[in-house]
Amino acid sequence: MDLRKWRVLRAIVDDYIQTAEPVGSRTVARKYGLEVSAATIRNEMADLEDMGYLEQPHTSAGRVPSDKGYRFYVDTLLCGTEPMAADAEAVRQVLAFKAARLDQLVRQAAHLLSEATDFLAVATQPGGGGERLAGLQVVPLHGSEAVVVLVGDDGRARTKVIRFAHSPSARDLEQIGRALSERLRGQPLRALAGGRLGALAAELGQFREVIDRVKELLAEPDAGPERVVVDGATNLLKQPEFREVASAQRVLQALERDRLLGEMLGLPLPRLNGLEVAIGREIPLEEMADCSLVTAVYAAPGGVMGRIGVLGPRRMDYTRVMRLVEGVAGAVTKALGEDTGPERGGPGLDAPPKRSADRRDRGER
Amino acid sequence: MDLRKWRVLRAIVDDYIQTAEPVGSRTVARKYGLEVSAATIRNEMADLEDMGYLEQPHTSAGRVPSDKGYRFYVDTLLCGTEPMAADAEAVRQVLAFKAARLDQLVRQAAHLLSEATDFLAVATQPGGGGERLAGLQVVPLHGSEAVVVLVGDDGRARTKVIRFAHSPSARDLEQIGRALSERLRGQPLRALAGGRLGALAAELGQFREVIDRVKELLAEPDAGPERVVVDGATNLLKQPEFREVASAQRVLQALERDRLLGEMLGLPLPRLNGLEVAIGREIPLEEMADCSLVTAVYAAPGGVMGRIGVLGPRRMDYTRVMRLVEGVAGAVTKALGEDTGPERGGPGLDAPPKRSADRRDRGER
DNA sequence: TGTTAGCACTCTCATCTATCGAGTGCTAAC
DNA sequence: GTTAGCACTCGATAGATGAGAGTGCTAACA
Repeated sequence: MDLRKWRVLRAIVDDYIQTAEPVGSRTVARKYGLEVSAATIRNEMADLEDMGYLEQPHTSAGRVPSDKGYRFYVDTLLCGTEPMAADAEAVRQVLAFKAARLDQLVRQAAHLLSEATDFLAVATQPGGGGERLAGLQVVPLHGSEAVVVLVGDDGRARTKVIRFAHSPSARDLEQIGRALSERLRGQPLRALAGGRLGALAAELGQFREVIDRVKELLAEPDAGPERVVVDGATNLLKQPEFREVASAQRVLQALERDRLLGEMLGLPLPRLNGLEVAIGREIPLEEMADCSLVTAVYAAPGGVMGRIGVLGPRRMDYTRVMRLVEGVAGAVTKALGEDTGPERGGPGLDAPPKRSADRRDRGER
Repeated sequence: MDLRKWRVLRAIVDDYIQTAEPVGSRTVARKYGLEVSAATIRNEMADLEDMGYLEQPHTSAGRVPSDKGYRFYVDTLLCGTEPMAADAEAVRQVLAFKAARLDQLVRQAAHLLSEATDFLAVATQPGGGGERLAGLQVVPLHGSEAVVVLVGDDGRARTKVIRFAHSPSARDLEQIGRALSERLRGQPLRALAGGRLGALAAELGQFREVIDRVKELLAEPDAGPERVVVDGATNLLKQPEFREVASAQRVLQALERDRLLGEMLGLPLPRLNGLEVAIGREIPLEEMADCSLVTAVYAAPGGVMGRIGVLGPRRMDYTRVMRLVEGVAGAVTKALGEDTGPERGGPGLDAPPKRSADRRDRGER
């Protein structure tokens, strides 16, 4: 790939991003400062197509970037640009939004992302049980019913209603809560689901009833607030690539059906820190072949919390979107860092996560 | 409106519901056992159009029911049919679903409704502060932070992270919680937001910091789990009336933007108990002119809890949908009644809410 | 007076055709 | 290696046409 091919590819991607129309040799020659004629461009384009960077919708139309073409564009074109430059507005708003609770902050950040990009914003919250138990109470309701409340150190609570065979006194319930609370505080919820609780059940036979219910509560997949946040789903309908309902429906339904996307976002991607771009079929969901997913991790001083980003048509302004996502994720991270207060100490993760340098050497497929 | 007109109107609505195509005089004469010729039907149809029950998309197409036509159909055609007859399956599933918590039950019911109808299901949860305080705790986190947890008698919890100027001891926090809990237990959360808390603040000066935060928490609009549940939004894209994105987008965006629909559902409709059908422009949202909304209230022994129903194209099988919605709402009510256990006493609301008899005499607009 | 048959008319929709234009690939000249 | 020219392809667009469905009206009929 020589320099001129590179410039042609870049011109085509840029133009296609802008117009959503296949771009021809003439346009490239005219609008982008290549100092050669259309015929020359044509030759280059034919080569680029052979190499797999371009595709032709039909014989006599212009060229369109392929997944590989976008990938190359994203990997090479953006290095060197200052990441946090523009789009300070959305970032500023995230920082200005004072939310003490992680889920509210993330929700707000996702909302801003979807507004700023006109795409669908998506984010994962930890909630997978990684948070630690801050407290456990058993609150009496009417009669023989009570509520078990697990409070995590992220400030969120999970609850479950339980019914006793007998009607225990409020004092009893309080004691149960206190006893369990003292013994389990500080444990990650996920760990509780496993052995720790079982051991306790043996030790404190009388509390078995409650302990069993707590186990059930922990086993419930979405016991906490929704783990995957989606915002601005209807934005996708604005995009020209989804002009016909069928295609839009496929994507939206895939998103609604399995929250598989969440699974994917949740996976700790091996060597990829920070900003991540998945283009077309790089997304492991057949229905998303025409989409791209741009995400970044956000973190609290304790470590990585989740991912936040946007899902849009494959033809998107990667420069802008990547900056925006990186900026917003960084702002969330920053907000989480500040929230813990200055006494926290340690370097933490206030700086936005570094962009991985080896993004390029992943498989093409 | 004589008997024959009535039968013609019914035939047209039935046929249009089934085919989604404007229906002509010939079809009516042939397929529906009217013993007159197409020409006669034509005359009747012209009359019905004059009276406002039918509309003509263009000069030489069949007729389509107007809002008024649907309204008449719904009001007259359905009286006498056994409401809970068919569609027992979805109802059975609601009853089989053992959810101790109201919000889970409602969510599940909405999901079943959307699956059964292929429309969008929508439901409101009380959460507007009507639930009573079952307990209040202040759970310490790290450093000077703590979580205020309000547990409602519906088994749900609201939380807010607060930060103290000083770092209070765990004992102090526990005491604060206990003190507030004892004084406020049993109060509706909505009432707390008003005077009751203010009075307490004066009485217990030292707790002012916490009390203020509790006030803030109560003021947050969606501090609890989402108040309006929506399920199966993409189902709408399946409907032929939303074949072009623009129309679908209008509706979905209206739904996403303002949760105004929730507002509307939340309004205690004056004399209308139980099942409620809003057709086309009867829905006070311009964007929903091509939709109909069928909802029913569900209740717990304590009283009405909310509404649940579906939003679909105006051309829907009202008989089936109304039965289904009524059945599911009834099942939810029943489940809520049983959940409280047999010791509850009193007649309660186990039976599904009665269908209002005076649905007909509302303005035509 | 209500009902029916017949008929001319209207309007949409699908199909077909011709045309236009953008864009390509190839060849030959520079 | 680059460029100009040219024939060719193919999709999109615009009319033209015909079929079909449905109506409204009129006149005949019970």
